[in-house]
Amino acid sequence: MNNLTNTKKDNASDITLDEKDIAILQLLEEDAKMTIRDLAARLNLSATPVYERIRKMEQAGVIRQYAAIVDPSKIDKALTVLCYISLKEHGKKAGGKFIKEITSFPEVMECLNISGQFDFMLKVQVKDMYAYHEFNVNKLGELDNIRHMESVFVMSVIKATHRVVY
Amino acid sequence: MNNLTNTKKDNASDITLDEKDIAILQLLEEDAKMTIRDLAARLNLSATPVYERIRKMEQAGVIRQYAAIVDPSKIDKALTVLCYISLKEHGKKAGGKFIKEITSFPEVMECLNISGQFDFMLKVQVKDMYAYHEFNVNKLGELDNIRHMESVFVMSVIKATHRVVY
DNA sequence: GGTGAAACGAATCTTTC
DNA sequence: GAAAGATTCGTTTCACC
Repeated sequence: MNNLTNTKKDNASDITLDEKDIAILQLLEEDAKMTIRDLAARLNLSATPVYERIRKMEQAGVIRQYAAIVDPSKIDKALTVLCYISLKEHGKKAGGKFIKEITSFPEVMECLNISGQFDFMLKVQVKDMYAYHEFNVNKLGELDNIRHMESVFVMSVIKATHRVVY
Repeated sequence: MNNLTNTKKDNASDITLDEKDIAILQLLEEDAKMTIRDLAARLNLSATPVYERIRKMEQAGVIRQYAAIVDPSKIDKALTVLCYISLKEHGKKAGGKFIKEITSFPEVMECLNISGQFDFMLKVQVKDMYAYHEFNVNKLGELDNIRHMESVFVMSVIKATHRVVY
């Protein structure tokens, strides 16, 4: 199933991170609006090296982006569904077509190529069960390469973070 | 951020969002560093109303936080595992204990209470298979309320976004 | 590698209309 | 909604450790 996806393109330069870089990342993961001066004060550094470290990590792709995190329930997208899919054909062409279509759906927040009985796990964010049904019928139902599908519903979110640095 | 210490409307303040609010959210979800002036120019507004709308959405909890999104593979956390867990006891006390312990693990990025044969899905972000084994033995293995566990490995990430506004 | 200070343009935020 | 002002921030540059 490896031929379904491109092996990653490393156009960004590699970089070695020390403890101070890690500390900066941890703080920015929690609050990207923290100023360089605040970061410098917390790390007992001056502003210049902090600024340079951030710039390098941005350039190297360590920091992919700065994002506002929106609460789904506040914008009428309260239902999260995990949708497991296995394909009929796993060839490069058929798999690529599936990927292209799946990624174009805004309801699909995440699409992971996984081990086990299914090929993909989708995380779908919609308003309610009716909206998920519509998504299933009108979008997934239009795809011709799906062998099997299974929906797992998220009843409550115990933990959800973007932090990967620890 | 000053609005973390707001004096008014601390409770579940509901808010009605119009098309302009939605447009602001969509832009900030992609680039939180976009300036208020840029946003104003894009929406054919002046800076003041854009500033006020953002402030209100921050206060109402629509915008939960501003975060730097870090690439896991660049910080030596290249392996993602979905870990499915069912408990022995589902009582409030036993479940609460499990939740408290699970959320304290930094490797656990996500913990979802789900429908189906398992109770929880964990998204675990670690360095490699060895680190996952260590996590399994030393952390999950120490929990006494686990009936069954199953690991699904993420082979590649097709799509990963935090965008929920569309 | 780092400090500390200084400076400019641009941003945020408050006030007033 | 707009406009203007005060304040703070990001950014670059410098001499120096």
